[in-house]
Amino acid sequence: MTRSCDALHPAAHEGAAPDTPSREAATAALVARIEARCAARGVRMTGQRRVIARLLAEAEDHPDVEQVWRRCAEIDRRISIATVYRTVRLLAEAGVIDRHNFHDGRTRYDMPRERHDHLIDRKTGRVVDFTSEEMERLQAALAKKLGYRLVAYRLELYGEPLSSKSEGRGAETSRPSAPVE
Amino acid sequence: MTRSCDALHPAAHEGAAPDTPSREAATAALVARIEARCAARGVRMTGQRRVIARLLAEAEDHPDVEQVWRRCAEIDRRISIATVYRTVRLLAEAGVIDRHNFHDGRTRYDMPRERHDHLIDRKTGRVVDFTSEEMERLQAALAKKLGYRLVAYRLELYGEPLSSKSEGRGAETSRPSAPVE
DNA sequence: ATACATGCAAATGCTTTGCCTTCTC
DNA sequence: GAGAAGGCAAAGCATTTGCATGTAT
Repeated sequence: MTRSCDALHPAAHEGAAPDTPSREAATAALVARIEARCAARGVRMTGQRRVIARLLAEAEDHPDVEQVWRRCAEIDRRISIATVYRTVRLLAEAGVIDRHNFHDGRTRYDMPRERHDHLIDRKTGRVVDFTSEEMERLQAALAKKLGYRLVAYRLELYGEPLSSKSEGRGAETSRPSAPVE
Repeated sequence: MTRSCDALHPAAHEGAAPDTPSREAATAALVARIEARCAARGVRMTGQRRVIARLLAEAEDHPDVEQVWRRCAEIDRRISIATVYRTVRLLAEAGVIDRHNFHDGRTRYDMPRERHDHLIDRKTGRVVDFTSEEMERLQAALAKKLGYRLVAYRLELYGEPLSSKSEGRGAETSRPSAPVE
């Protein structure tokens, strides 16, 4: 069975996010959305799934399964990594979280609050989030020029630090979204 | 240590492609380029590497390692799959071939004749190749703004036909699809 | 000659699964 | 109480690697 459910960014902003709600409110909304979708699909909401969902909703980075598992352990030691794998896949297939492959050998996940693109540091593996209206405009323009209406896209930039930036060994992954331009 | 060495799309254009040579000539040029780079890096050119390089240069698709290996076997049965893995990685690190991850569980490679991006028709699955200097400029600029030098990137646009009509003419290069499998 | 390359098979590392227990609905 | 979900450990897969042997330079 094909299992691709990779994160394709919807091309246009959705009505969502009327204003900038508090962080907790946003998180709560995400969690609520998950529970709603699970309910809609007849998927049972268990303790472990709640923990995992909340963790993902609160995460600022793009954790891989092991990282999610470790964070889970801090809350409930009884959650096995197999469950994390199963749940994370479940959520990705439900379209609640995005699945990424940044070519570092593991699959990363994140529950995006707002659309953003990624720049991956080739040296450290760190992921920097960014948004660019110009990029969105250009993509739409290119698609139009080719006779299409842009529906979705995938964009990843891979770079090397310009200066000898921090050699952040070990832990990787990002920081909150930075509006560029 | 991270082991990413993915080619994806190299960020910058190189001198390459003066005119549109015959297919064999193009293939020969690619092979020559490989040999040149290997020589430049002090990498020995062996029989198995020649076979693998030629196969990749002739390939129209994005074969995974096993496919490359099978094709090799038709020419020289003695090539082991371990060698294919090693060679393919070597070439990717040398920037001679591109490495792709389509989330289907295996890594695919191809030796692009010219850099180009893809727009995928959501309706028909048709792939339209295109290039955009403005896009390249913008990507580089964004990376720079974030403190990075753009090394590679991945871009895919997904769209729906604007009208029922194909309307092939556009300012950008629009060409028949490439195998995406 | 002498590094480097290859074969083969064992070893990795991430992810999935079988099976039996536990818990939600 | 029935069937989904979880825990554990074994199984799978693609990919890498140790080592002895072959080979390009």
